[in-house]
Amino acid sequence: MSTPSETKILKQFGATLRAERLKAELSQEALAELADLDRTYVGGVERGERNISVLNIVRLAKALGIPPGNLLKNV
Amino acid sequence: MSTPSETKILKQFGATLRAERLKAELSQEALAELADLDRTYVGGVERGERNISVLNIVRLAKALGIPPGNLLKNV
DNA sequence: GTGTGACTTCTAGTCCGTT
DNA sequence: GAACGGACTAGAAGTCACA
Repeated sequence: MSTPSETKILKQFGATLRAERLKAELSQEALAELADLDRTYVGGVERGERNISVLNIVRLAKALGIPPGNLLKNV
Repeated sequence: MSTPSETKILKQFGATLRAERLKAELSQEALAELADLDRTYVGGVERGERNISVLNIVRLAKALGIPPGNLLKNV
């Protein structure tokens, strides 16, 4: 949760999430609301500062209309 | 983390993990060691009792030699 | 070799705000 | 709109003894 390799994984996940969110033309705020999560939390995840859990990965994926596995594409 | 639909997701994830572990012909114990996790923790995830985080998903996937996204295939 | 309950520590996740 | 901070609560992480 703080080793360099873990940081890399979280950053990569966050980058993928951000890319998908932008592709869907949503603001962090809008995505957060769709996924029923806090806006500051979504921001933290995109910045690679949070170790998100499966249930929330699925929530975000559903809100984005993509398969959850896609968010792990580049990790 | 306790609604029926969430339970379903966790159980499905656990089932996929178990299937991949068996395909790799590993015991929970062996997989746990490869992933540097506790044996009882892995068991709990397979039974759908734990809402695992990304980092641990990646650890398990690496230990299994599969892309992390595969574990979310059926959720 | 696996399931289960119980437990502690640490962080996920929320809510308030400011830059 | 997004980054960032503080303070807080729910829950994940991690381990153990026993069946």
